Amino acid sequence: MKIAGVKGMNDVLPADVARWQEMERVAREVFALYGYREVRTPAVEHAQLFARGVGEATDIVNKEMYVFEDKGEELLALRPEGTAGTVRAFIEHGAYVEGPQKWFYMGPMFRREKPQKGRYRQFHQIGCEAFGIAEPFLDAEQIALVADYFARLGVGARLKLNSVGDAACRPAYLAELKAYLGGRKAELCPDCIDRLERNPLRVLDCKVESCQPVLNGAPRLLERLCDGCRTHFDQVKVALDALGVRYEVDGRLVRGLDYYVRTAYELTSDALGSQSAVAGGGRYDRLVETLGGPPTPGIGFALGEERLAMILEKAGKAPPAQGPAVFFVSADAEGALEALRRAAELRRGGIACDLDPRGGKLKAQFKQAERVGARYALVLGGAEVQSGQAKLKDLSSREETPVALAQLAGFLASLPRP
RNA sequence: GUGAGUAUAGCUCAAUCGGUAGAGCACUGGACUGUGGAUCCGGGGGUUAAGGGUUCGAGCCCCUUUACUCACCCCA
Repeated sequence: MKIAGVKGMNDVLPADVARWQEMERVAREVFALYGYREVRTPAVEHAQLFARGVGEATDIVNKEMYVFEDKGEELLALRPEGTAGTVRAFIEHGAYVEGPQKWFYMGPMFRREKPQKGRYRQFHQIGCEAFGIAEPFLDAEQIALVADYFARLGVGARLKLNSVGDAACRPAYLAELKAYLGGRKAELCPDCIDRLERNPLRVLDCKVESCQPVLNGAPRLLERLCDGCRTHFDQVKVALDALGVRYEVDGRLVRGLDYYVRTAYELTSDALGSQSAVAGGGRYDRLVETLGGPPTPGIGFALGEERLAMILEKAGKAPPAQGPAVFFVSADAEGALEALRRAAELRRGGIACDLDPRGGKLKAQFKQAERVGARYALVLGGAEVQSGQAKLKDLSSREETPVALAQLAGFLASLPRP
């Protein structure tokens, strides 16, 4: 019986892996420029960590999380997001005693949702977390980092910015919002009536046409921020302007997780279909404390690698080619043995090369050379072995260059990679 | 969890009214015995998702199941 992969968990085949390596390599490069260092935490944590950190009432925790009993001893969970585990590690290892820290991670996350375009049960996130700095310039710097990253990859995305307030101003606003929406319940769609109780901020995000008149008249959080949040938000914008980062303020932008305060931001692309967010983040000044650490402000974001890969593909960005430099073509038994020796020599010298151990017709070997993406082909037979001379064929231009076998490694090393 | 759609070769898809399952790509052989991509000719590939029903006859119609896709909820 044939066993298929698990629903919502996908293979990335070799042909597509180059794109993933590119995304991750550029991330490491750009993040290093901003002083972020990589942290690697387990994919499995105590379920309690997410219940407390992400929020008991969120969909992510109460209906989408993979939870299991480990041999009846403890309740564990596959991580549904990266921040909670990173904060746990930050606290557990006492990293806060060394002052502000900027960390990043990348890896698989798990949510048991119904899969659709850009949404999978195992998906991959790259995320940054900065701890210990409450100042708004940090927010702007991190947003600039994301913008830089996208620019380096050559993809366009819209940056939306908002402030979701904090404990000083959000409760009063929520009460006002609920009162307003409650009074006009009759004009709202069924989903919104449901959201009114569970997550009133989400109502503002509703796309249903009939809800729009109500939403347009709703009280705006941005106009009711406390002084602290107001100043913080203004300073983030000042800093972003100074950094030349383009953004649009979207008063309806909401974060789904409980821990966010003040700055919230999101990058979206219309290349994605319904799940348009490719990255989302915000400030979480109380989270470290909530998880048992000392009061430590923080801000972070996560981006979805599957979604980013979709944007890159749709934009027609070709992943970098990664074939061997040389493919040895053997014309006879003597040449085949020589090819084996020369390939070993090149590989010792750090030059990627390949050959077809089956030998066979030259035509088939040349096709193989092309298929694996080799830059050059080199035919070896008794004649070449005798003379010590061979012809290096450029597979794209079809030009042949005479080269002494003894000088092959040096010759290839001196060529610039295209 | 809810709703809709789809399922035919490795991939993308045809198949008229219910009447012998096909093409392109890919793979492979030859034209071309030491030089790949073009062209031409040939070859292998199928339980038409699975199971049941109607019918002389089902890829096509009906039922059940499964899988996938998209959307809602929610989210990266």
